[in-house]
Amino acid sequence: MGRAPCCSKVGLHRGPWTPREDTLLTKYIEAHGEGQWRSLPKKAGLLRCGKSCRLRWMNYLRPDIKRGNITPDEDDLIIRLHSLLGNRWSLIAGRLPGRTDNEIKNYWNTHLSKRLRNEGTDPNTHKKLSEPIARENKRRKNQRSKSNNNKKEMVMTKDKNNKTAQHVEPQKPKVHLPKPTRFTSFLSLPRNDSFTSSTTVTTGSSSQDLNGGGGRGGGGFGVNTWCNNGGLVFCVGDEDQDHDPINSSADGGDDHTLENLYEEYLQALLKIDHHHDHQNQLELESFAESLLI
DNA sequence: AACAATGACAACCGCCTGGCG
DNA sequence: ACGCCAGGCGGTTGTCATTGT
Repeated sequence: MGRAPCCSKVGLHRGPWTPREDTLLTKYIEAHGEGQWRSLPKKAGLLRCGKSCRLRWMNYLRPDIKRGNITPDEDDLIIRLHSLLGNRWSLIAGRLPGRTDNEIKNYWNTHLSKRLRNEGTDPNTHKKLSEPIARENKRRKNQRSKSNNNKKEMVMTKDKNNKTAQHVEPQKPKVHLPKPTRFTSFLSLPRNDSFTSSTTVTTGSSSQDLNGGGGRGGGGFGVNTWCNNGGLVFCVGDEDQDHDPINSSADGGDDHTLENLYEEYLQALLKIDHHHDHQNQLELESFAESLLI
């Protein structure tokens, strides 16, 4: 609709990547590093759009990518983070090392949103669905469960090119600090359906501004701000594990911290649901925002 | 065995933001 | 202040595999 494509598609290869293309891209990036995506295809001898190259590298070829086998713990974490952040896939991915936003987005759309619906929870709002809807979902689940039983038995990773499946040992995920990611205060983001607010709070600068750039997979934060909004206390953005609101805890590295934070969030949410109290609304916004930095 | 329906996920698309001249 | 460009993001589509009839 009126907008020119990011690059001329004439003569460019599209669709699934071939092993040869993967090799060319990997070799080029190993030799010259990431970046300059627009000119990269030409230099690397690829008949691909730069965007396509970037996507392929970011989502599949990077050496630190962990494919498939999303563990139940990761499931749980994704659901919780989604309830806090909405469809901010890159932020959610930032908490799951080796996972990409695309993978998590796909996993959410194909598995988790359905699962939540089947459990009677609205995947967008994370609130309980009304009974009839929940029942209807249950009914649908029963209809399909027979067909799905065999499918979900084995956790597999699939390589598009050789189509082989392999077992991967489940790993207990460690919750990491978010990778520095550009963002706009989601409180004013029009895209986020699951997390809306009538107020606009700006962060002033992105995480990249704070740490001097670096993009995905690197860099640190330059600020360590504590917010106290009358009851909820949040630590805002610091690479130091001691101040990581997800990882850190009073006794150091207790996994229950996330649960505590989540509980706090839910309580704030409930307060708002019941009273529409402005102060609580601000608390909730501050809390969610603290997770973004 | 053939076909349809569905699931899974890789890839694409358009929009947005920040940096820079 | 403005426009252009590169990079990044989230939504959507396309394609292939699997399952059901």
